[in-house]
Amino acid sequence: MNIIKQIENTIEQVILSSLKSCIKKQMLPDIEVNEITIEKPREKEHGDFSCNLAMIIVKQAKMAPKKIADMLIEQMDFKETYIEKAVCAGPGFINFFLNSDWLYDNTRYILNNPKIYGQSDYGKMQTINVEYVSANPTGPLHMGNARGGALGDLIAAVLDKAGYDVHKEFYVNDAGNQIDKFSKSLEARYLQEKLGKEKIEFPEDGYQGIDIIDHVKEYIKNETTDLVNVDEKLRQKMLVEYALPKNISAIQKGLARYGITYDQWFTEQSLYDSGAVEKMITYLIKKGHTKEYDNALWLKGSAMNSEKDEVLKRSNGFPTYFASDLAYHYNKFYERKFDRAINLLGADHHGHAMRMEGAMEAIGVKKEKLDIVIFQLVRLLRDGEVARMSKRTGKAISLDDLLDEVGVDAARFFFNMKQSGSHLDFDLELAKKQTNDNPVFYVQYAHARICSMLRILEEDGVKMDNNDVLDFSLLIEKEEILLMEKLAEYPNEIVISANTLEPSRMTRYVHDVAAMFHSFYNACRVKGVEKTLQQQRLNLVKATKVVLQNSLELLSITAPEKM
RNA sequence: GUGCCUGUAGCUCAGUUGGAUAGAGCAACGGACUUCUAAUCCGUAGGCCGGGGGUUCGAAUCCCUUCAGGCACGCCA
Repeated sequence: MNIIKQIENTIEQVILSSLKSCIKKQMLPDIEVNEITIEKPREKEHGDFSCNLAMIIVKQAKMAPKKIADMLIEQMDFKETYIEKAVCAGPGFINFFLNSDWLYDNTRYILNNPKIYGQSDYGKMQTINVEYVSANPTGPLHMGNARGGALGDLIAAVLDKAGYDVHKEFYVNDAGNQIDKFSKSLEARYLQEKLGKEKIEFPEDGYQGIDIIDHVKEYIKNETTDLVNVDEKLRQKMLVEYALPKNISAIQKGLARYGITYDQWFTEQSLYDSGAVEKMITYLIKKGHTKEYDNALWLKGSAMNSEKDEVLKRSNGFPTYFASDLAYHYNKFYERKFDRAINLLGADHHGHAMRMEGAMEAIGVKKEKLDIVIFQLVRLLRDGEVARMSKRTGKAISLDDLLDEVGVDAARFFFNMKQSGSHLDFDLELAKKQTNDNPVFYVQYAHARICSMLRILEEDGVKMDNNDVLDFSLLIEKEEILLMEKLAEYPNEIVISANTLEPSRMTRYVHDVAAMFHSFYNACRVKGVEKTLQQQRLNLVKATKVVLQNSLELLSITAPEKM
């Protein structure tokens, strides 16, 4: 149920059939209409919905837009619709005014279907693979992962509610160069621990983090096998096999704490084990998309709409990350047959994103099937200063540090307040504040306030289970109408978010709902008013609670009963 | 140098597919608690939508150009 879309469709029908009858009566010449826009006007005086048709067809009709609009309105039939009247305004807009029944009907629907309110069948159960975070398992999660996680999880949630069949996935980069670097770093730290720091040189491009040292210390403590005198390859292998699963499980735990769980953890190594990477490369060679020079195998720039060739296989014979990522996407579309794939990447990877998008046609995938969402990187601020290091640990601030400091609710909300394309400054002090300039508390407070109202009204002996009647006809105050309108927008907000893959509007939406409710609360009393009105307002309050609950759940933020 | 992203109120940002008088939050200022949570509400003020050109009935939105900031340009991932 998406009442906004329904009404838009109804209005479109009304307009088109009016146009038809105008043409039939030869008031207008034969007119071809490609696309008409029906939208909610900014100004309240411009009605509930507005349409631009009269202005679009000016040339075809050879008539002034206002004249066309008047003619169309004259021929309109509002029977069995919510439309009360239509008027021509401005340069030729047709503005539609609805009676309040649509709001009453929708509010009733919310109360009768609280669990599913917000869902729609817009996506027609298309299967979508959403891949996000996919952090390197060589260290802890950082702020980029934190933003990507909050964003990806909300995109997945919004798609799910909009009627898509969503598959959430984490791609584990457990193969390739960075694992090699990881194992050499571990080895160096291990030998440093065993033989003395000065005797062993640490690789220049190794991972400097303390976590590497922690791993080997732990290994020495817990494992009996001594690795000093074993073959170098074996030593590295043992250390990686010890540390990598620990890192992966730390990532899993960290994300779970953050409210993120996946349908699948897909490992890069499995693509090598199954021969999928080699197969991918062979396929590209066969298609003639490759060439060989400098001892390496390259994907031709022409195969991906680019000036530059890209290496698929290095001169040492190992495939690049690019090659395995192509195999991975081939797997998504051909082995697992997803209709679409969405892939979230930090802005520092946008070069890779463009390569991938460009290469889709070369691997036989329509480029519309892959959406890569690039999000800009995060700056942490403390008292207006850029904060890089954790005060407590002295290390780069990790997701766990962030959650310790501001909590899951604030983190999830703040990372989704801005569009992915904008740079995000995360104000640690603001996120912690329990005051009115912190939007998270503003929203949660609305929910807690409702719970408190319901408690007190119940103690007061007000009947709470009156859902069989559900009449709202006494709700005519401005604040009541605005609140109901806001509640009615919820399903469509989800659809728009799913469509644009920009779900930051959901945090704004839930903030708006809270604002409308607070206004209503201050303008319209529930306790102590006449019984019928009280019952209707009580039901509106309950419907508001449903929408707040559902949208907070969508954002993975708690809806507290008390604050 | 090339490519991608960003530029809107003092600050942080909205403004899906071009629409009517460009909107929120915070900060500022002035009001509202003996009454369901004042973590709230109501009001005031604040703008050459970076600059310049173009497209059209109509541009913050599309195109060109220019300026400023961020990021990326490896046989790393």
